[in-house]
Amino acid sequence: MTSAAPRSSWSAHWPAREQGTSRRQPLTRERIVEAALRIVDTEGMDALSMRRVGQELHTGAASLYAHVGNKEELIELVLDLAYSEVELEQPDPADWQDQIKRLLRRSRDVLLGHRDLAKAAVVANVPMTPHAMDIAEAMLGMLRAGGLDEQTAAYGVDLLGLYTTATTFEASTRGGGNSEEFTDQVRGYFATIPVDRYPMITSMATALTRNVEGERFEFGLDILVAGLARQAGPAA
Amino acid sequence: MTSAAPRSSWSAHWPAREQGTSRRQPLTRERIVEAALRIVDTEGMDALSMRRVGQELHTGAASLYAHVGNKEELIELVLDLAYSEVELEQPDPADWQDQIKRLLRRSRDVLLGHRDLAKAAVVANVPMTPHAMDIAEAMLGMLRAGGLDEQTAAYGVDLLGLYTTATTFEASTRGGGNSEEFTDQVRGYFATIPVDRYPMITSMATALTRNVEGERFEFGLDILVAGLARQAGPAA
DNA sequence: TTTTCGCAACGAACAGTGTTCTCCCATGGA
DNA sequence: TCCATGGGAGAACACTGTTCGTTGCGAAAA
Repeated sequence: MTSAAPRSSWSAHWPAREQGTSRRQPLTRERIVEAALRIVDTEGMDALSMRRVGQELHTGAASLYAHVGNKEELIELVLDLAYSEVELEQPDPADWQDQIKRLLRRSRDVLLGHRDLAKAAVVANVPMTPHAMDIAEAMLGMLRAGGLDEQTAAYGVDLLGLYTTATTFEASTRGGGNSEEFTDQVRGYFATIPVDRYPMITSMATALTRNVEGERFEFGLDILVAGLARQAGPAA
Repeated sequence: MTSAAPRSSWSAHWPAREQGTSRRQPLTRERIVEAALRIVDTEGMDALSMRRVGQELHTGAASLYAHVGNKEELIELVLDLAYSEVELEQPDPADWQDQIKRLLRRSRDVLLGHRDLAKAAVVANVPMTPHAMDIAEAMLGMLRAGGLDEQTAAYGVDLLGLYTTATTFEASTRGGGNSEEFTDQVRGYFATIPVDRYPMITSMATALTRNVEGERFEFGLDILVAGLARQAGPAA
C-alpha cells in the first residue's frame, strides 16, 4: 500500500493500452467468477475471500456485491464454472456402466484440477446450478438407459454424486494425491496407538494407508455401479 | 457488562454454595468440550465460536487456549465425544452384514442427534480420535469376520465411513429430516428449469425429491454392504 | 508461617472475515 | 444539456480465531 498512487489520474496517462483487450475492463459477474477460480487454483479454497477477489481485479470487496449477491453464491458460480469443464457423452444403453464410470472419473479429475475446490462441492447441498445439473441429467439418462426404474435412478444419481464429491474432497486434502507425507504421517501415528485396544487397525496399518493413485476411488466406483446394475438386472 | 461486579469479592460472599457440585468449577478440557457440544446441540455448528464457548462457561475465549490448542482441535474433541455415544457390539461372523448396517445406522442417528455436527465429520480428514477409531476397529472386525481380505476391508471401512458421514451431513442440512419445506422448495425450482435441457430431471422431479425418513440412506447402505459381501463370497 | 514461583485466567488487541451504508461520479437516455 | 440510474469504492460494523502481557491464586519451598 506504500506505492499506492491516485489510480484515476494514473490510468488517465495510460488511456488505451492494448485497445480492447484489457485496459480497465468493466467488472462483470464472469470476470469475478474467473478471478475467484484463479485464486482457488493457485492458493486454495481457504485463501478465497471477497477482499482477495477484489484485489485480483484491482478493486475492493464491496464492488463485487453488485454482481454476485454474497460469497456463498460466488462459490456456487465458481463450482459451476468448474463443472462446465466436464465433458459429457450421450447415453448408450450398451455401455452405460462404463459411461457412468468415465463421467465420474472426469468429474473427479476436473475437481482435483482445481486444488481443494471439492470442498465447495461437499458443503454445497444438492448441486442445482446449470452445469451441475447437466451432469446429473447425463447420469440420469445413463442410469435409465441401463434399465433402472425412476426411483432407483434418482437415488442412484444422488449416491454417485455424493460418493464422487466426498471421495474427491478427501483426496484433495491429502496434499494433491502423490505426496507420501500424509501416508507416512498416519502410518507413524498408527505405530503409537495401543495394540490391545486397536488390534485390527494396528495390524492392518499398511492396508489402511495404501495410497495408490485412483485405486481407492475405483474400488468404491466398482461397488456402486455394480450394485446399481444389479438393481436393474432382475427387474429388466 | 453494565452489571459486572468485582468477581473475586462477589464470590467471597458466596464461598461454598452447594459445596462440591458446581460453585465455580475449574476450567477443564472436559467441561469445555461438553459446553461446545451443548452449543452445537442447541444452536448448530455455525454458532460454535470460541467466544461463545467462553460465554457458556462464564469466561472469555482466551481462557480456553490453555486447554484445547485451537478451534480445530476443539471440534475434533466434540466429534469424538459424540462418537463415544455409539454403542458397539462384538463381531459375529454369522451376522456381520446386519451388524455393520446397525452400526452405521447408530452412527448416523448419533450424529443427527447433534444437529449438523456431521459437518465436522465431513470436513475432518480420516477420523483418528479414540472413539472414532473404536468404531473403525469394530467395523474392521466385522468386515474381516465376513471373510474380506485385508485390503478390501481397509477400503471398505473407509468407504462405509465416508458414505455415512456424507449422507448424514446431507440429511442434516435438510432441516432435520421431517421438514418438507426443503422438498417443496426444490420441487418448485425444478418446475422452473427448461424441460428441453433437463428432460430427465424435470420428468423425475418427484422421484428425485423423495424424502422418506431413512429410505435414501438404506438404499446406499444395501448397495455398499451387498457389494462388499460379494467381494468376500467368491474369494472365500 | 512466609515467600516465592508457576501457571491458569483474562482483558485487550491484532489481523482477518462477510457484508452494508453511503457517498461519488460516469454514462446513457430524454 | 440535463438528469437520473446504477456501478465503483472507501469506511464502517459486527463478527471471527488467536496471541500478548498482566494479574492473581494455589501450592511448593524456605
